[in-house]
Amino acid sequence: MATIAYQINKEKLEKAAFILKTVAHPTRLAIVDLLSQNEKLSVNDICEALTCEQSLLSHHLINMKLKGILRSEKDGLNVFYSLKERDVMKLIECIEHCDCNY
Amino acid sequence: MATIAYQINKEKLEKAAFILKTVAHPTRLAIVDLLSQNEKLSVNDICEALTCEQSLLSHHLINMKLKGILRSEKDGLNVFYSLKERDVMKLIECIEHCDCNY
DNA sequence: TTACTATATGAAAATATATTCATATATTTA
DNA sequence: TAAATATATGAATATATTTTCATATAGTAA
Repeated sequence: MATIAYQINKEKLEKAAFILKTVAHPTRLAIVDLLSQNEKLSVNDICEALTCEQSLLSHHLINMKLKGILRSEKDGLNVFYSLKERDVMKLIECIEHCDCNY
Repeated sequence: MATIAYQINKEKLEKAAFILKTVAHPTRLAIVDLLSQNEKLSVNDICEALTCEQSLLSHHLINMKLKGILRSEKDGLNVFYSLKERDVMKLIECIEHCDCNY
């Protein structure tokens, strides 16, 4: 049996898995979704929209920012988050058209 | 402050996160990638192509099959896996065009 | 039937991720 | 300056995922 050439490079795959992982969580996916419909939102806006505990949400947001998916800007007491990487939305679209078991 | 309407339904998001999670792993992503280039491959083919331990690979494959991403068919001693859900490949494309930090 | 090969299984251990909670920081307003 | 509000931080805990290892199963060939 011929050896299968393994083409895509490891680095790329790891990057991809990394980004996918960041987004592969219902709350974080919901955040992406919300921000795809709203230019920017404060932590509190998101908190209310998703009924997610403040501190937990903060952890998620900071994590996503760290990973390059969101950006944030401070305005007075509020911090507004927005999608830095709008392409991430496409993931949701892909998935929606997908017809897996689940 | 107006409440943000939260549109996409929870169920859909959970499904999406679920599928993303399945694929959000370098080895599993590599499997999808391999199978997008080869109609079907035996466990052993994949094992060699990815230099992944047999039992670990088996766990991954069965997991992906369970989640509706792969299918398998037995032929003698071999089990051949193939992509059941070809749309999953699009995820990789999305990610490749994405320009995040990582 | 024995030996061999390919794959699967299951439990244990290792590792990673998510959640909670108490508290800190920064900004605004009274 | 004191109180109130919005957000962040960090450590502890809970939970989930991945990996390993030893072994089982099933098919093939001698």
